[in-house]
Amino acid sequence: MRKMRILQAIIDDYILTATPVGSRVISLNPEIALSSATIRNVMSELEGMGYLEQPHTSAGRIPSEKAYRFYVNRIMHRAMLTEAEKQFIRTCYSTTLDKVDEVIKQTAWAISSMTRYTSMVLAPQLSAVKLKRIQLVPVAEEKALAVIVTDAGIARDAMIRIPRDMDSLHLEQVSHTLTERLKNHRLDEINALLIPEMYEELKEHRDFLNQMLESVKRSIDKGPAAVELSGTTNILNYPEYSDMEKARNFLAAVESKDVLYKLLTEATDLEFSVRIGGENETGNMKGCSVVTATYRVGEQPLGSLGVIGPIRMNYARVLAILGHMGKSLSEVLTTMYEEERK
Amino acid sequence: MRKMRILQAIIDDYILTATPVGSRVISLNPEIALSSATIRNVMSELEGMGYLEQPHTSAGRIPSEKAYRFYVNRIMHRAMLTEAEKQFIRTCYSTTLDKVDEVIKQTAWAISSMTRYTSMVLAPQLSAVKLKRIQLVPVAEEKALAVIVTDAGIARDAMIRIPRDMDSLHLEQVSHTLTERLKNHRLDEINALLIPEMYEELKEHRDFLNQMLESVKRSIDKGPAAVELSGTTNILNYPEYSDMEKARNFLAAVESKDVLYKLLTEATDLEFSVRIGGENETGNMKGCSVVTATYRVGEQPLGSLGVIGPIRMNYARVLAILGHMGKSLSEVLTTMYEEERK
DNA sequence: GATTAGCACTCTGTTTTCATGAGTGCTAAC
DNA sequence: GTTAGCACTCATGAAAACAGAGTGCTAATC
Repeated sequence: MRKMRILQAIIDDYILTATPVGSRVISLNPEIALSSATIRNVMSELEGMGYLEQPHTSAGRIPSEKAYRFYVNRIMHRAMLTEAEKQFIRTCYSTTLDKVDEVIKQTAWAISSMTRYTSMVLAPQLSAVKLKRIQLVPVAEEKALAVIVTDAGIARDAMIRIPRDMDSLHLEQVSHTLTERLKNHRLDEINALLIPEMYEELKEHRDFLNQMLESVKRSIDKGPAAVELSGTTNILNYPEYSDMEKARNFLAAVESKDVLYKLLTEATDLEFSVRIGGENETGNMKGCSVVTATYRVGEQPLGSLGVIGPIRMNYARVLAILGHMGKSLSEVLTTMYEEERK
Repeated sequence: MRKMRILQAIIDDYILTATPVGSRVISLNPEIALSSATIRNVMSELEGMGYLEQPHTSAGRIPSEKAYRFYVNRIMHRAMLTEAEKQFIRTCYSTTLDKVDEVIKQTAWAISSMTRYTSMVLAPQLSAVKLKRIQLVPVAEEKALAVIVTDAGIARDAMIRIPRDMDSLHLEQVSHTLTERLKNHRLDEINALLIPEMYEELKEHRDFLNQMLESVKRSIDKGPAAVELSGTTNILNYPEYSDMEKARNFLAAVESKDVLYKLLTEATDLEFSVRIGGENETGNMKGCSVVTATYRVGEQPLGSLGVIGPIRMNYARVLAILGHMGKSLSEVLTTMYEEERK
């Protein structure tokens, strides 16, 4: 259908140039091959249908948010990455990264440098992960190491203080009890389970049970601190943010990790999520678009990664990149955690 | 001396308003009580001496970098913090922060929100710290925990893989050998010491020695990754950066942690360092001023904290804040590390 | 001799005016 | 259904006019 192809041409051009596109440029497009007058008629119709807007009478047209939505849902075909880009991603993960945090950081960096937008990555959210085993190992006189093993590998190892009179046999026994009781429960249920049931039974150890709980809690709900951000200033390269006021607003919004955390956790049910301009309910993001994808560790979706950019974002390309990065990240993390699980 | 008082008044005003200051405003200052004409004469002299500059003939004067240098060295008197500000700092550290990284982050945040400039904090640099003890603790079938205890507390605990046939007695013995050999050496010497001497003696364990070395290495030279940054976008509130081009340059420079790392490590010999505009040799920082201070853990100076801002920075206030924060941070870290050392 | 009032002069930032040109909508011809 | 042609609109940029802040200098004053 012709209208659609013209709309696509307009969007493509606007994504590229950020200036209102007139009938002229479209008529020059060899794919279309119609005179500018015809284009003008079609444009007029498209405007009537709400897909185009005119900043003022004698300017070209710009796509409305509705147009982008239509574009994303119906017109756009998934872009492919070039071989060079795939190579780039591979080399990103080839340097030895031994901590999860580092992998996350690297991922954020890679996304922002490939897309030239602002990127964010949420570290694995362990609340839904199930506990497999708890082990307490004596280290020094009054110290022990609590190793908490989960479905997905080691969630956390923490140094805790123990009473002087507790020997390794005793520790072993406590480990056993805890494991039996908590096995196969989600980490975020542990708190609720422990308090009523076990405090009685193990009450003489209350002190370090508390320490352990504390430690588990911290490892599962790091909350907004689990968001890694990169390429914040990329946004300044886009003319829609050449206005200082807008730029500052954006940067301020992005500086608060709470907002980013919300953005990343809001849409984890789907593989991909695209929120265009006003579709964003969170934060001051009505002027931007947010695209996110989820990644997995093993089978479970444990986190997400995304991009914030101007509404005239190159959605096709961004989706391709996020898809690929998400897959790579899943692989890297899965093997990392498996490594630990041994 | 009158000239000096006038210079001070000019600087004070310029720091506040960022606009060239004319003879008028100074003459209205009750501390000075001279007519604008007189001020003009003095200003003319100060300009001749290189302390003032005129953007163009009919504008007021602005202080030169030489003037700021003079101001910092000779005129400025150390500001005092208000009771509210001290209180603020105290509450910053009152929420339980259990990891060093978190303390550093919190510190950076506090500095930037108090000064309204961009702040940076260098995490403790452990290369100069001396090793006290190495202990290997068996955890699982093929895993052990390496605890590396130093002068200043625990530097690092790392999970390493061990051969299946290594029992706890054997581990104990290796721990002992390592400790004896490496005790009281700086962490950054360990590499050099281990390789020639011990590889022979302990060659059957080469595999996990390597892992341990790797781990130690990573904990001491995190390098630029050890820099925590905060309040990057504060700079946008200052009119000298209302020019998009400059703002972008600044943000780009600050985004590379290498530059910040250099800035923070360049001047760790002194308690405080103030580098004004062109005095900065590093990065693209000739348009800014950088003020840093050092902090200690126990007795040793292990890191530094600082602020980047416009040249017309409120040096007195910044120095007061950095001084106070540095002291508080030293205390917090010292007790944290002591806690661990037990 | 230091200070000050007065005044002409300089230079910037702002507002006004005007011309240019890109782009449109409409009509009439193809 | 498509296109050429034309009158109309409006943003953008340059040039011109203006107001105001600040200076340097001179001459009067303390």
